[in-house]
Amino acid sequence: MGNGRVTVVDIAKAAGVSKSTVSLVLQGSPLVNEATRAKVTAVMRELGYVYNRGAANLRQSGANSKIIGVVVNDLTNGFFAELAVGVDMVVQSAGFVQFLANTSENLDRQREVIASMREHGISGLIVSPARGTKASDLKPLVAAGIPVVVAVRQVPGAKVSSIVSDNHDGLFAAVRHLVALGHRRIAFLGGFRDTAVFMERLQGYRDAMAGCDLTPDEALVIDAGPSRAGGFDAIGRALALADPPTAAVCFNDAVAFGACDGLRAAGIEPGKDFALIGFDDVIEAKTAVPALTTISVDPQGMGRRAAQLLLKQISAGKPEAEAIVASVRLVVRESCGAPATPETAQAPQAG
Amino acid sequence: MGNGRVTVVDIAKAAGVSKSTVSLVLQGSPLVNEATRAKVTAVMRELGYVYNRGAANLRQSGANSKIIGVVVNDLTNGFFAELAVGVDMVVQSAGFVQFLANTSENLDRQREVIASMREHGISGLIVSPARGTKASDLKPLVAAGIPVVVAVRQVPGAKVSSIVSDNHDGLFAAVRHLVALGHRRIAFLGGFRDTAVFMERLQGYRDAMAGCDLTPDEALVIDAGPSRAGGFDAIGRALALADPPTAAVCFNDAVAFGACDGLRAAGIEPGKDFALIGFDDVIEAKTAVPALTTISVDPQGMGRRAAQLLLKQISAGKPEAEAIVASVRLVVRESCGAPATPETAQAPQAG
DNA sequence: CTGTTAGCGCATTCAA
DNA sequence: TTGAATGCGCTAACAG
Repeated sequence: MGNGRVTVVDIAKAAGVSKSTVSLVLQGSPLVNEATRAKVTAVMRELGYVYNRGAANLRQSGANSKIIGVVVNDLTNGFFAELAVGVDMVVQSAGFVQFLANTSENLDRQREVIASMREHGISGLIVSPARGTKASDLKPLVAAGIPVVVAVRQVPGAKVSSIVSDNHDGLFAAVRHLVALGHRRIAFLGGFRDTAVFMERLQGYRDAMAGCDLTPDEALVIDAGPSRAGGFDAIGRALALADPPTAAVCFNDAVAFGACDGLRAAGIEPGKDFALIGFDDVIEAKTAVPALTTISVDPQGMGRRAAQLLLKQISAGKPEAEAIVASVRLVVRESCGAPATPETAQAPQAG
Repeated sequence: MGNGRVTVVDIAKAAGVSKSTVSLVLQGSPLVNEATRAKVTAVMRELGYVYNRGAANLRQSGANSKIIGVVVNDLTNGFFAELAVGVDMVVQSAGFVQFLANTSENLDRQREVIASMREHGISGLIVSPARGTKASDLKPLVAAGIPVVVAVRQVPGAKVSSIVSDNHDGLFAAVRHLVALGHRRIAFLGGFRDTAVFMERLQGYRDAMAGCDLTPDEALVIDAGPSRAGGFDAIGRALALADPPTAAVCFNDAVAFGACDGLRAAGIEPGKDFALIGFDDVIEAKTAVPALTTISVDPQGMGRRAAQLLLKQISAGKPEAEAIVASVRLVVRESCGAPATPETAQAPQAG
C-alpha cells in the first residue's frame, strides 16, 4: 500500500543503510554487497518506491533527461502516425520516452510545443515541421546544443540533420513507368504548391515528361489538399478537362484513394480504364486498391531511422549537428497494366 | 547567443535583482514592480533563458508536473491516432504536455511505459488499454493518487474513470436498421472475441436479431483482426457460406473497408448488392465508400472528453477517482438502400 | 516591494 | 564497502 511519495531516504531508513547505498543500488553499481542490494530492492518494492528522474536529471546538470520530443504536423494523417510509431519503437528500446505533440500545421502551436519541450529538458527533438517552418524556429535549439533531426520536410537554412524521401526520383520513375505503359496524357494530382516536397515531386514529374518528349501541359498539374477529399476533388477537375488524362500520379496515397473514389463515381475503374500511381505509404495501401501502383516510402522505417540518427547524435554529444540528408529508397511495388490509347479509353467515358 | 544553460541566478545577476524576484516574475506575481518586471523579462529574452520545470516541480514536492501521460494500444489505427489528437488538443490548451506511448497491444511494454511515465512524474494518465490489461496494472497509479482515465476499452475491476462508447446499443440499432431494409441474413464481421468491446457489440447484435425473430446462426459471426485485412478475410469467409448473408455489420470501419474490398473483388458492389455497416469513425470514412452506413463515434471528441475528465480530477485533487462511465452517442449517418431478398439481388437494381 | 535562507530528491565527491 | 557532506535550479517561507 505505498501511499505518499517514497524517497531514497525512506527506503534507506527502512533498509538500515544510507542514501548513497540506495543510490548505488539504483544505478546497478557493482560496489555494493549482494545481500544489501537484495534487501534494498526488496524494501523498494515493498514501499512502492518510484525513481524520480526529474531530481536525478537536475543533479546531473540537466544533461540527459532520457526524454526526446517528437512533433508532427498532422497526426491525423496515417503517414505521420506511423512515423511517430517508428520513432517510438527505437526511442523506447533505448530507454527513452517520447514527448509527442501534434501541431496541425500551426506554426504558433509548433513554437509553443517546442518551447514547452525545452522547459521539460528534452535531450533531443525529431520534428516533421509544419508548413512554413523557418530555420529561425529551430535556431534556439541548436544554439542550446540540443540535437534536432528534421523529417519528411526540409527546413531551408537549418543546420540540422534531416531525413527526407527522394521526391524527385520517385516521381520521375513513376512517370517513366506510365509512359512505358503507353500513356501520354499524365496528370499530377494533389498537394500544396507552397511546400518543398510538392515542388520536388513536381520537378520530377516535369523532368520525366520532358525527357519523354511529352508536351508540358500545366493544366494537368492540379493542386489540392493532400487528403482523400483533395484527391476526389482533383480527379474531378482532371476529368473535366477538354483533353482529359488517361493516367495520373498522385501527391500521396491519400490523394490516390480519393482519386479512386472519384474515378468510380464517374464510372471509371481505376487500374483498368485509368492508371493511377500514389506516392507515400499510408496504412494498408495494398488492400485499398489492388491495382494501384505505389511509390513506397515506409513511414515507420523513416521514423526509426530518424530516431537512430538522433540517438547517435545524443550519445556522440555533438553540439552542432551537421547537415546530413538521408534519402529513402523509393520502389514501384506493383505493375499497373492500364490501357493507354484514347480509342480504348472512349468506351464508357463520362466527360 | 544563448550558449550554456542560463539559470535564475544568472538573469538575477544581470538584472541586478535577487533570484526570488525573478521567480516572482516567472509566475506572474502581482507583487513585483512593473519596471523591474520589464527589465527582468528583457534580460531573460536577451540571455535566452529557459524555465526548468524539473527543478520547479522538484521543489513543489512533485505535485503538478504539467505533464500527462497518454498510452494507446495501437497508434497505427486511425481511431487511436485521432483519439490522441483529441487529448492533445485540450491538454495543450490547459498548458500541459503530452507524454505519448504506443503499446502495440503488448502488456509488457504497457507496463514499461507506465512505469517510465511515473518516474517522470506525470500528473495524470489516459490509457486506451492493451488487450488483457488487468486492474492490477493500474492499481499502483491510483494508490499513488495519480488520476487515471481509461478510454475505449474498460478494465474490469479498476477503480478509475472511464469513457467508452455504447457498444451494445450501437450494434442493436445497426441491426434493426438492416432488418428494416428487409435483410434477414445479417453477418457480424471482424474483431477479437477476447475483448469486452467485441462481446458487448456481439450481444447487441444477438439481442437485435432475437428481437426481430431471426434465427440465430453462429456461422454468421465471423471474428477476424479489427483491420482492413481482417475485413477482407472475413467477408470472404462469409460469402463462402452455403447460405451467405445479404448484409453485414462490421466490428469497425477498418473491417468495413476491408469488406468493401472483398465484395468488389467478388464482383459485388457494396451499398448496392450488399448492405454494409461499420462501427467507429476512422479518418474520412464518408469518402471511402459513399454508400457505407456507419455508426459513428467521434474519436477526437472521445479524446477531448477523456482529457477534460482527467484535468477535472487533477484540479480537484481527488485522490481516488470514482468509477464514472460516460457513454458516447452513436448515430447512423447515412441510409443504405440495399436490396434484401435473393430475388431482387440477382437483378441489376431494385427500387 | 525586494533580499535572505532553506530545502525538494538525487548523485557525486570524499572519508572512514 | 558504506556514511557524511555538497549542490543541481527553483520556490516558499520569512525578513528587510
